[in-house]
Amino acid sequence: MIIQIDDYFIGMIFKGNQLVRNTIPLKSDEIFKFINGKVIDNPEDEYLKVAEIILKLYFAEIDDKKAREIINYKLEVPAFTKKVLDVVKDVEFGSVITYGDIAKKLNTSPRAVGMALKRNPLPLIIPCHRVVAKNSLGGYSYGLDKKKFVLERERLKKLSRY
DNA sequence: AGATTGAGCGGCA
DNA sequence: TGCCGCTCAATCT
Repeated sequence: MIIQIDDYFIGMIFKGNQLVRNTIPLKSDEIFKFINGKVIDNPEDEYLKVAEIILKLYFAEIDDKKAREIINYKLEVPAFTKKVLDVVKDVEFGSVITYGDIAKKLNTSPRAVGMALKRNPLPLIIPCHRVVAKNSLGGYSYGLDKKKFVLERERLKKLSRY
């Protein structure tokens, strides 16, 4: 399903009441490149609430750890991918880790880590945008501009806490 | 079952 | 700086 909030569209797939996949908030001309479904006019509160949290994550208005406590989600991925994403969950709001760091920790290669992140079904909720390359931003399925946007907002938010 | 493909990295000139 | 070789899970063919 796709839910619209203001001029952002958030794609979500639920199995029962559990979120198994989502997109980051996108404008109308972008969303259908990533998910096919129809925009729900009057979404049930349960679904709307999840979409609102994803929107807040995008604008760095909520901590992802808090979001994971609230959202009823299920991570359906292969074993290796799960190991990578479990490491990513521990990356603090406002900081970053490199592909190489994760690879070293799991005794694998940075390329393999990138592959796993590329298929993160729960972007923002599992903060794969905080994984960068050693000497650059690395990549991001939804476009590097989006990754840059979220990271910059998280960085500023963290600074303003002092 | 084998080949190809990356959201990477380190070394060497 | 720029290129080359290594890497390895996932995705083709």
